[in-house]
Amino acid sequence: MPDDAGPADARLGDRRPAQRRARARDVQLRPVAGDLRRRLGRLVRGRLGADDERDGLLREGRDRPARLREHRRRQGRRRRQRRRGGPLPGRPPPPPPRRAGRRRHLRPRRRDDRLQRRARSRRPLPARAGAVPRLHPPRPRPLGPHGRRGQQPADRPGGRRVVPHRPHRRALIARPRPPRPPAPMFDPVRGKPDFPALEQEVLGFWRSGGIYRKSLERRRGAPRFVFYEGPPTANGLPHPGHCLTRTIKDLYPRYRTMRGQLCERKAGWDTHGLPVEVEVCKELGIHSKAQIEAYGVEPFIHRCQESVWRYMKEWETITERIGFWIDLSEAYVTYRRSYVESVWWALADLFDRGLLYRGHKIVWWWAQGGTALSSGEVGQGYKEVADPSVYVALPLVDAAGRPDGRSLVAWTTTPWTLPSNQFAAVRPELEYVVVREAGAPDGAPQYVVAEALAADLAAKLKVSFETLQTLTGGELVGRDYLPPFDTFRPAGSPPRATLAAGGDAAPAWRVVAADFVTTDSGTGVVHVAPAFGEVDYGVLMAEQPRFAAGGPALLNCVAPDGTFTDAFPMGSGRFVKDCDRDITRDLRARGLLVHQEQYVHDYPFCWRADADPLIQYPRASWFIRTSQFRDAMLANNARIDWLPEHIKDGRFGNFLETNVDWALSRERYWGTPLPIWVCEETGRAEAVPSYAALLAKPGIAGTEVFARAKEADPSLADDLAVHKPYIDAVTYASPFAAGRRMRRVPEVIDCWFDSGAMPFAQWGWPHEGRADFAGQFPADFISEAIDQTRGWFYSQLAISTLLFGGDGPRTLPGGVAPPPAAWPHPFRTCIVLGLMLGEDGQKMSKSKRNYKEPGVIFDAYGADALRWFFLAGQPPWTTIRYSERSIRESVPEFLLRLWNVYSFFVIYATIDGFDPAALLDAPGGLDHADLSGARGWRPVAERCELDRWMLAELSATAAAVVERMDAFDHFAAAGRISALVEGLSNWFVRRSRDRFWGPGRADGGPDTSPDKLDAYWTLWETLLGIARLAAPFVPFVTEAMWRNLAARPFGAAVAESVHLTDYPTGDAALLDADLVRRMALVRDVASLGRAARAGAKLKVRQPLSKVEVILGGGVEPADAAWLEAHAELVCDELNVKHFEICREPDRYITRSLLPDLKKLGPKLGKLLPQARQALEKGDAVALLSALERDGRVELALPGGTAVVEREDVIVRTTAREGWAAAEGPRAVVVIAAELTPQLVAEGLAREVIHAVQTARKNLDLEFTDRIDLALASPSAELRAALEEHRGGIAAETLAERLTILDGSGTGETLDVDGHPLSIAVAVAGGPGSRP
RNA sequence: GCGCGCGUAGCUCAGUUGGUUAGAGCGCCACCCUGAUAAGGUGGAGGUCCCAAGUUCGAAUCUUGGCGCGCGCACCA
Repeated sequence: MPDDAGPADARLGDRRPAQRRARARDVQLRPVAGDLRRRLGRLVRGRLGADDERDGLLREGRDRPARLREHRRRQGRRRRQRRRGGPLPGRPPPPPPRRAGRRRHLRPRRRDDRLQRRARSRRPLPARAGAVPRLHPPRPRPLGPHGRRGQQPADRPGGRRVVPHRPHRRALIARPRPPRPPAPMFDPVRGKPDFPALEQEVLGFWRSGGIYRKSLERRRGAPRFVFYEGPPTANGLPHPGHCLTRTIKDLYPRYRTMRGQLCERKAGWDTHGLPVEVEVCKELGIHSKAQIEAYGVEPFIHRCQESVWRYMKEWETITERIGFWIDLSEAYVTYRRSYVESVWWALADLFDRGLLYRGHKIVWWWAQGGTALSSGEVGQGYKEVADPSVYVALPLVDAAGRPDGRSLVAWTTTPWTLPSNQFAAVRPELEYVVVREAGAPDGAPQYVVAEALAADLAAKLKVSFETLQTLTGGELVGRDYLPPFDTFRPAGSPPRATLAAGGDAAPAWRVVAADFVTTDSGTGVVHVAPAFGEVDYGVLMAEQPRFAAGGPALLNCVAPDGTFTDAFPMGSGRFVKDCDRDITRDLRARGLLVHQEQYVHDYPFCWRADADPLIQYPRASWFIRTSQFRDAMLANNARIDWLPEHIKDGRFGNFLETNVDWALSRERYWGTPLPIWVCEETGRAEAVPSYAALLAKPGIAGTEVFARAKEADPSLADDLAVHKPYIDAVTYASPFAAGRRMRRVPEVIDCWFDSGAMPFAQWGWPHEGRADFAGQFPADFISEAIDQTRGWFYSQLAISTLLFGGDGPRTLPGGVAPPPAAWPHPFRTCIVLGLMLGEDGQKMSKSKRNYKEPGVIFDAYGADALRWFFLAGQPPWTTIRYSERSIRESVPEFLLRLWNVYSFFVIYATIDGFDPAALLDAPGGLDHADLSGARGWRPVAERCELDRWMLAELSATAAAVVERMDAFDHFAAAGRISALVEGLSNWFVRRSRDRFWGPGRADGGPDTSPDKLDAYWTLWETLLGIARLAAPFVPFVTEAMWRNLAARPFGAAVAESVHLTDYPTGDAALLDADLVRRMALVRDVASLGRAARAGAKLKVRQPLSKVEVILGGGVEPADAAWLEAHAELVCDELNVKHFEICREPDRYITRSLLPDLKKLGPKLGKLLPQARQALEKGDAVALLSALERDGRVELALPGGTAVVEREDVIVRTTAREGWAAAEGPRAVVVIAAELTPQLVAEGLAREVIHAVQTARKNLDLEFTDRIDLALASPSAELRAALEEHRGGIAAETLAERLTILDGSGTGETLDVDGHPLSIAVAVAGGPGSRP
């Protein structure tokens, strides 16, 4: 996809860390440098040298230092009172035991402090320590007088310090009161967020404020974005997979709503089906249908209906908790009467159009239980068993029915199906042979088998065959044979039947052609018993239409209970599998058994009764002629936007290609009843489209059954009137036979039909809800996991195609207009989610306990964390490994980073009095243009570069995010948002620290610093922009930010919720591709510089004299000039004194020419390797100058002449050996590694400062505590360095007194770059603090 | 067995139409910062791109065949 944010490498998100690009060169330091290096000192950033502004800052007369001094004095006084004899300067540091003891003392004391403050604050302690911004209502919190410790903002309930020292310190500073009252304009934000608690507050706000409803109201009349909720089965607890789908399903509607569309979200529940019945059976402790009927269908159905709602509360909880905005109060429910009637209408329409018919289906049948099993159930019951494997002779007969001495040999592992044999199948194009045991007498049996398998058979028989004849399968087709048993064969001459095409043929025991015959195993001749195999049944279905009359009927001598009927006397009344032995024995006796052995394979057993083998068995079933609509469904599919794309032609397309008629009916109890009534006399049927239509039938009877039940139990749901058993009782007068009744067929339907009818049935259409349906069909967007391919995705597409595609519905009651048939429908875009695996990479399973309950994640990390993990962690269609660790680890990268910036802003804005509401009277939508009316607001063009850059990045990101989100690519969009936050945190805030800390206020008053105010406006605007951009992804934290940053200061003048704002699309006026690219360059250079330092083992604390950069050819001159103008920035980042663009790069680098393979490849072809070598080996400088002069050079190569133009080559610069350098694709950065004694001294001083600061920290000093500092070292060099930088050290460490002693000292000795140093720190002014 | 998808760093995953030095996050190691601090930042190490053959000037990328994993459909006479 095109990216308008500039070249890839200039983009914010593409800042590849230099470690990949940079190859730090080893530096050979000169002897003196090497010597120095060992004793390196470290120093602060170069600009903080002896004469720099930091020193200046501490001089009298400036605003901030003065306040600081005052503050420190007070602090010190208080400390002195509190402390009784700290460690003394010049004295030995306290011995370890005492120190440890003191530390132990310090921490508890802090807790005591907190408790006391809490007590003083007299505010109740909430159950959860939740110092989070309040969300509703925004009430100003009174703040006590300044300087009173107990009234600090830090004393939030919960006891954690919320605002660090600065506010307190500032409160102590003597300065004029700010013009505005001191109430904070923003609620304090704690550094360590408690996301779960925050989310609970947000949820409360959404609930009480009716925010979801308001978000819809706001878009009333706007173009719709239609979303369909694929109904989850409430019959079971929600698990992490549902959290994923609910996250995605929330994301896009939220996004589209912010973008200006109306997206109503109607929830739904799938309530019918076998799982519900199984659940109820479990409760009742029963299994079989017979047991259900014994229990009573009526009470059973009642239990099913109740069972559906058992987990509803959990579902609603998790739906709300994860932030899925959907209307649960008006959810559609598939068992509701209006829903059922919609389904009835669809079925009646199909029936009236001849698309619903009765046939047989071969199912996996549990004979003992008398029920069919779903494929899922079958899959659970496979066991490896040894079955008999028999090779049976089927004697071929001539036209007169006489055996001709040759026999087909067929193989089967289910001998019990042989009595129902109906055909023998061969593959027409296969070679078959007629064989006989070699050397056998003339009368010996002759077998017909596939040539490829003849040897196998011979081996089994332990004989060798001689081939008598070779023929194709095609020549065998049409031949008649004798079935292995006479079960269905009448005595006398073989039966014939008339073919539709003329002539006649045997309706059974005939060789047929079939392409499922393979030579993988067996004999190449397949025994076909249509009653006991789906493929076999297909043969029968193919044969039947060929006959005009008297065609083949289904032969079946097995009863539904799995026993042979009397049609097969040998096994009559016995379970079929128990008869295998007798059947085999009989075959052998009659000379038909060619061979017998054991065959080990997997065979399904009943998962509930694992001793019961399943058998395939034909059951009467109702079908929908979907296969007639195969092409229409494919055409519809072709128009759907599938994500990932391969679903369209892959899994889903393939499934449509091999479409077979939809077996609709189920011989169960809890489902939508099939609305077909059959005449008891004629067997003619009609379909009923609604309950009203049924009641209008002449001679209606039986409705009183439900009425009586309702009378007996008024709480009975009216919806049950259209369910079994009540609906079965309703009969009416047959229009086909006078005096006869119409009775409903007993079946219910596949619950997938329910879900697939959802686009119209959720509205009760066409009986009602016509406007709703007209406005919300088709869906713009749906999303479910890949396991719905043959489920909801198919059921929707099939039903919609059959009803609304092609010629459309014939009859719509009441003149209802059918929806337009233009494809795609019923959904335009479908995101197919990957499967979710548990912690161990295995399928999630409750029994394995390999996943954490969603609630655990919510309580520990929050819903935003889970959402962000799902949305930003990987493309949605990949398999997701759901683990607590991954979720936890995804938090710091984005949520925490964003939170830190947010909290940074609030802390400093509070200190500096930045209050947007005080400066801006008409906030409007708080878009960039709306801010221009604010006092002290400067147009971006007048602000500093960093602000311009930040706002340019914000706009570019917004534009890119919108572009990605409109393409349903939230993964990429999330990446952009994450990169923006990275840039905000690691560049804008970091580079702006001094601006926020600098003198002046940001309250618009007389003390206001314009630059500081700019920084606040920029950061505030950026944070609000990010809150809006990220709102659909992480709706909670963004809401908290909006509430605090916008709604709190502005109150009702702005949107109360971030979800009631418009989504940012980027402000073209703010885009600045040049600046974005250049800032990326400077960050690159800084990064390379650090890599060069690291390569030379020169830490950043060691100041260096110079850094030079050699820019690559791809860098535009204007960019180079810009970079040069930013020398100070680079120096600051890299702690060097000077930065320049190298004037004589050849000192540091070598140039080489690389062919641009992408351009040269197609041009040169086979010459390329030679040209490449010539370019790389040749004199790069000469070649380059020739290229630049002439625009082209001709290379004479062994294979011919290659013309190379300037654009065909890339100049690569490589750092020469011996320099501290790092090279990236756009620049080489060289560090001056030589160290002067001055630099080393500076570095040493900095190192000592660091050591002292560490000591301060170890002593738990307030950072404002002044100290007495004693440093002792036997090293003259170190002492000299310390003396030289005495002022800097004292200033940095807040040392009132600094003593530098010769000798080893008596305390702990540190090693400062090879110099021993002992440090003694004591709080200044304490007892005995004088040395 | 058939179909679909997937095998890239210790882990989880990106990698656009084949192109020069294959990337990210986490983890690890080192460093920096110490006024976002129970935080934060930077750098580094780490890869036979599952294997093999082929196409091509050039393959992580395309083709074929293996091997392994996941899912779906069948379970095979």
